[in-house]
Amino acid sequence: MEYRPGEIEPKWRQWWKDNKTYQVKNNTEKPKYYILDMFPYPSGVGLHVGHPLGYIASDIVARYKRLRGYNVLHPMGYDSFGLPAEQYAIQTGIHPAESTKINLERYREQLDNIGFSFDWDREVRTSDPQFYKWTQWIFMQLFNHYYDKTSDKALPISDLVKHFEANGNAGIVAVCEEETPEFTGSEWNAMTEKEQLKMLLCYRLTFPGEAYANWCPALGTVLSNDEVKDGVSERGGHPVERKLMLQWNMRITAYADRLLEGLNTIDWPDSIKEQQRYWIGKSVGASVKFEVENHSDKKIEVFTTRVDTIYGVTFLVLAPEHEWVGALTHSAQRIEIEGYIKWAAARSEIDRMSEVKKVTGAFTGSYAINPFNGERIPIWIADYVLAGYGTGAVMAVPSGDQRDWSFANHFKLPVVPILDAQKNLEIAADPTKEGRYINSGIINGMTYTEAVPTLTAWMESKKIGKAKTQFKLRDAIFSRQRYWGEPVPAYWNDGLPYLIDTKDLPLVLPKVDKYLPTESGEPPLGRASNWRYQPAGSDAKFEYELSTMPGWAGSSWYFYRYMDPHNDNEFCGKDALDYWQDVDFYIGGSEHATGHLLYSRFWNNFMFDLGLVKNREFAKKLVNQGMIQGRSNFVYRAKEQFFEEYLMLKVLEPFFAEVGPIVISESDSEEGYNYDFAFEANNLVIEVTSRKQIEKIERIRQTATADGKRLLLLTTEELTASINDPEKISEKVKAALNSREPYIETKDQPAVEQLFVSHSLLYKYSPEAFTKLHVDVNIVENDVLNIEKTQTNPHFLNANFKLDPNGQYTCSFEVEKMSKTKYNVVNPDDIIAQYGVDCFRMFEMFLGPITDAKPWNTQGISGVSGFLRKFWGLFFDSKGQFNLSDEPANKEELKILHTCIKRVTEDLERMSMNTCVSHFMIATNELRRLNSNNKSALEALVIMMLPFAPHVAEELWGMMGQSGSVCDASWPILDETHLKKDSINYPIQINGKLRATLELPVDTSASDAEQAALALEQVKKWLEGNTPKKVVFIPNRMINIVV
RNA sequence: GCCCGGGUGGUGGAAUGGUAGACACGCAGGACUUAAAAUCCUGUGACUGUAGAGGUCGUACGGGUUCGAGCCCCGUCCCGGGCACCA
Repeated sequence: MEYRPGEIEPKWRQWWKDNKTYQVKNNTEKPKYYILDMFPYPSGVGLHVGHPLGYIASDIVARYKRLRGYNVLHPMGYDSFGLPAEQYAIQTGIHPAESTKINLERYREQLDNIGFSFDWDREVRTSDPQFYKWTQWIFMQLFNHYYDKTSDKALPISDLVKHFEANGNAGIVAVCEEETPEFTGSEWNAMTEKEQLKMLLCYRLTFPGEAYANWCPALGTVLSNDEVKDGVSERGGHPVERKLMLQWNMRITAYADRLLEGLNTIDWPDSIKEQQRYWIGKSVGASVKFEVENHSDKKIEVFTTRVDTIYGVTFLVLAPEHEWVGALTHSAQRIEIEGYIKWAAARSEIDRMSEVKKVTGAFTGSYAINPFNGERIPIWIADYVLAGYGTGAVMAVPSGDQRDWSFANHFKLPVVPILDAQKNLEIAADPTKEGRYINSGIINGMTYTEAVPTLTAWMESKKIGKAKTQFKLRDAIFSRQRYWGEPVPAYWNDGLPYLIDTKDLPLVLPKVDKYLPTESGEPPLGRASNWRYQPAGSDAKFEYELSTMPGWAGSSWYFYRYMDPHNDNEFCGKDALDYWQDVDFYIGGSEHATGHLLYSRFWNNFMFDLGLVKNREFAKKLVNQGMIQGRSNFVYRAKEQFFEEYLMLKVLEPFFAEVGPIVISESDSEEGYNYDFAFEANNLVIEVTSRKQIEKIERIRQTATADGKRLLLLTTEELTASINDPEKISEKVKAALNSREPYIETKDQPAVEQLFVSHSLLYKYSPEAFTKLHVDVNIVENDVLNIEKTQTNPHFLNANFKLDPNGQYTCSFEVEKMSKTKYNVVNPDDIIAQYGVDCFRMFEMFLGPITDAKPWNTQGISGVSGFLRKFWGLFFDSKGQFNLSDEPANKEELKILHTCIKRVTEDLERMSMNTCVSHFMIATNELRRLNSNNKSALEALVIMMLPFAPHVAEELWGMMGQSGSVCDASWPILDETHLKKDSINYPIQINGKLRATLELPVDTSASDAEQAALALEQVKKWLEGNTPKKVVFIPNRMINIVV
């Protein structure tokens, strides 16, 4: 019987569904194992081959652990709130819940096709009110708690109030706003209720506050740092600016130390831990206060990690945004300072990044006094000092810090050496801590380790400074001016926020007429009618908070919901939590290093403080699966033959007829000559990444328009605007078509050398041009373009043509991230249809180590496909009849089997799936060679194959007469005795180089082995009659003779 | 610039400090076939060679430790990912 995956695979999926094979119970005597995938955001494009990589790996581990006797929790769900659905809603008016549901069903269908062992009864969706009810509930807990530094945990606000009533805020060490004033118990009691509530906001773990935010005017929302890339929004590429706004914040900084320490307790990749450590950015140092001449009310506080350099301070630098800049500016300097501030504010993030080396700044005219030596030092402003870090002011030590040195050098400020070991200060700063201090008052002659405590003690006694630890980590902004997110369960009364009653959870997203900000600039929820809260026992209604929660809210705790997904009374029941505890193994992409993976740890720590969860860390072990990259194929051509025009026209041709206007946007990033293609609305958008392209485009345009066709060029800004307002674009198109004078931007630039056009795109839209192209292709070296294959599926082409000296067409490829706009996305459905799911699963694993990034390449899939057929063939005789021998397995069979058991087991434990596949191949090839059809051996192999190829395993299991699912079988037990060899083939090395091999019985003694080795002809030849200096003998391994 | 990974045949990749290149793809030759596909067998790091013997070289490059290094240490180059003036 032939192996027909197309028949057996759907059959078993249905069987699993009917028999609830993957249903997981919370109450069992078995040990638990919780293996979790990062849940996907269900985007409109569906799964590509990169998605399942991690899911397949986790599914293999889940199935393996189950065979090992664990009760395995392996759930899946959806991170279903998010910006793309909202953008789609803005464009189409379709409710995000609707489009999300459609996407989600597509995902589910694709996931089902891959044969995962998910318990779908436990599915969660963050946008489901029954889920976000608990996201809101956790938010309320954060609001109702503060962070107590003494016990180092979160405590109820009510405890804090009691303390305030008795003692004010003296004697309480809590994490709070920097400017929180001190007050006594009676002062507290004398405050109005409103004043008290306002004061409490300084302590709550989530609170509304003014903060600089990444405001994106085009999207009408605030973005998190990870959503901003190079000064533009990650999605859409819209400009982003820094803006002071009233936002909900999460006091994640309270947990900075614990988040840092916790990293030492978890088995996560070092790169992730490093990124988190850097992000938290703990630096230990001191803060020092500098008095300002003629401003007795102002003391400039600076933070430094090198307090030992205090005598080398020759000026202070404030951030241009520092609040005292205005007051400290002398009238003579006012024009210059104001000019500088204006200039600095106008600098975009990109400017700042690209001009790091440029020294800029301005002198305020004021002077500060160095508290250690009383010296008068000028106060400058410069934008290398960041307003958001530390105090927004630094003490500049040009001899020890390169930035300070450059600044001093540029503005001719003095450089004072402070250590005798400092060298070449006329060329650069020397940050050394070696040597002994000079010019340094009380620490003269001391070393670094002596100086620091001396200085700290001195300044603490004089109350001019103190030891301080500073974190880079900022409080996390939690508000989004968007529709498609969790509503914040709070309302406003007289400028103060109040929580709604727990009984009123979930606070369900209201309907709105449009998913855009209101006319007055309020978030979309401002459009909802009667979006007001009536507290119990109140006649009045109050306006709800209008912002929604960010994407990371739901994902910060979802792993607990899987444990008890249908619980209406708790986010997760106590019994379920007691049993499942935490995630044993978490698999997902490393791109979440400082986002999801940090916020989740923060929430988890908080929930741990409240006794809501069992462990400080939510995931014991984390593995990052590598990205599967796409392969984009390109066609090149030398410039002088005007190939580009030909190609472009061929590509564009169909569109002139079909879609009307063609939009070409221009962005002047770096070099590179890509035309990127994408569809926006109904237009073909060609993004030109170099100004040099404009001329080319213009020539094409002229050719095109001569034929009565139209082409329109737009700048990036216009394109951006068009996405938000489709009306605008059509106006522009109309105008351009009427005038027949499209907007063109040109520059005197040399013509491009070559041009890349996506290969597959060309095929897709102009098969004719594609065919033409390959007729005279000159094929070089081994990689041959298989035109047959290519024509059936342009994605699978394997072209690697070298540039031909005769100017022939040449092809090449680049490996890049899979993305829709690059036309290099490979959908798993096609492969599954051709080879079957089991083959797809095994092939993805066979591609290489799970953690490596690798380009998707179907070369080699035939090897896995062939292996599965061979494996299947082991169960059938030459007549095609299912035929197994019931004899006990012989020695050779046992050796093959147990070698396989040993290797696969070991490799599974270390997540080396690719080598597991090759072990199966070896076992299969060897059994075939023996013509073995031993039932007991094959039964064990079927069990081991289950995690990798579940359908074929179930089918063969059934054919072997077993009832029930092979999922409930037990992993074969390794018996090392079958691996024992009688003899060892020793490598004989001379001076570490292999010269011969020698077969010797196992456990041959050192002297016998030595004797036998020295007797070999090959060895004698190398010895040339000399006695060896030394013989190294490693039992059962090797012999090395040193001559 | 800083921090983390990595660099092995034509390709994807194997290799607790112990016979480098497992397994697979590709390629070449052969069997079967009217033919093709499929399948099976053999070969396949480079150079050299008396050619199924033997030898030399070989894991980015230069050093080192070791009886022995792809693996450990020092330096250099290149590629991938992350961060952005953090005082």
